[in-house]
Amino acid sequence: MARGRTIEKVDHAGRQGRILDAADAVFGEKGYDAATARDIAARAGVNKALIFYYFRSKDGLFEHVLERYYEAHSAALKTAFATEGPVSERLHRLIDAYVDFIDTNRRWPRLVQGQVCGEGLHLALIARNLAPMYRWVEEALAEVAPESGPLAARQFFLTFSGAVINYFTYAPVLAELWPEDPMSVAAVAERRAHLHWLVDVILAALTR
Amino acid sequence: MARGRTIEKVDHAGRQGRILDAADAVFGEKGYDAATARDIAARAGVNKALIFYYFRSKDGLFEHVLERYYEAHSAALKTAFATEGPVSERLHRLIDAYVDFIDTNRRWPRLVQGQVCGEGLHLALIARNLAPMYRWVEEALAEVAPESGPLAARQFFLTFSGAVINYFTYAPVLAELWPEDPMSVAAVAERRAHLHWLVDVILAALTR
DNA sequence: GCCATTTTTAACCGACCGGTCAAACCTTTT
DNA sequence: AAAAGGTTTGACCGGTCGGTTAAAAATGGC
Repeated sequence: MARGRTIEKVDHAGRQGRILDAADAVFGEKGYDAATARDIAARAGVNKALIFYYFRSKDGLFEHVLERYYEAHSAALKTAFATEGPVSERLHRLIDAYVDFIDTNRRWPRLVQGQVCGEGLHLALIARNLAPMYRWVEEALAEVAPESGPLAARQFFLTFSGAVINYFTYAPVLAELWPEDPMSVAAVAERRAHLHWLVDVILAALTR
Repeated sequence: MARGRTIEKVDHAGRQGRILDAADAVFGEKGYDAATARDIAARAGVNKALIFYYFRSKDGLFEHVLERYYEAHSAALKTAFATEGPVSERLHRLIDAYVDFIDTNRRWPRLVQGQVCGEGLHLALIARNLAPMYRWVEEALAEVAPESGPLAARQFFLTFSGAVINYFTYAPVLAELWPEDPMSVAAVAERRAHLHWLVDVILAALTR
């Protein structure tokens, strides 16, 4: 039944890619434990055994999904941070890139947070994912923030990343508390504006 | 084998309470899906069937655990916010209470975040838990923040709660990036100081 | 000491899980 | 057209899960 090859012209990198896409969706919707290989195979339109043929195990499949995100994520942030400029501009770009990435990969924060809050088998992968952002924020704030104490760069890194990611992870809860949909284009734009304001206020206070 | 009743004098509210404690620990460590009734029963030193005798199902047990936290959480925050005073003081107290609560209930943020990021069967409970804090922040900022837009109280609520909770949920990851243990007394105190500074800076910017 | 009620237990159940395997299939090379 | 090698499949496996059940044990009132 390899008709897929000849009939469906665009095969999205073959069965392997379709399994990855399906795994991404199912893991993102149900979480690692609740997702089953049968679910993923069905969603990919593929025999279950094929999952274990291409990826050695459920865990191997999950790791591939995470790695795919990891590459896209670090690439997006790297280009956002590459160009030079004043500190405020660099931070604005970094935050914009972060918000953009989550906005276009809405399952990602749930995957990561779910991993951090669960058994955390892939903490090392998460750490590798976070490390570049951590270093960039540290680098950007090197001139204005002290090296240690409550105003050290690492504190602001946590504050910023928390302020960004929590908006999206809590969106389903916020939907029950807010008058409007927190995931709408307007709402996300408003959140973005809030974060920019926050960056400016903090920088102003630090440089004063 | 109900010797427990007669021998171990202090039974901590009987088997029921011991099951709750064990469930709290296991759910908090492994997450809802990975936790098993057998695990919980073993940890509580109790027959597995007893879990279903007292609580109707695994889900019912989990709900009881969440509700126990919910009561303690809202109680802690209510007293912290009860007394009057200037806005900054009220916010400081609220944040202190929040940090204190998480600091002494370290499994709680993982439980909640795991629920939000998973299938989210108990989103309503989480929303009820979050709602009071949401309203208090809104009330405290009513005088200084506009009713809508990027500087509305709800945005700051999210920023604060994210800045607090993310510190703890990401602690296991931070442990691999930081020179010191993010869960140490000194590190938590530093985080607290950072949050206080943040509140002051934001309030100053809003009232200017 | 006996009875009614509540707790507690061991054994068990069907469902479903991740993973395996040998056979069938398709494509390419010769 | 046949050999060869990568792909795909359905059937299957041992193990574990949440949950049930009938009976034993403990409890409290009389």
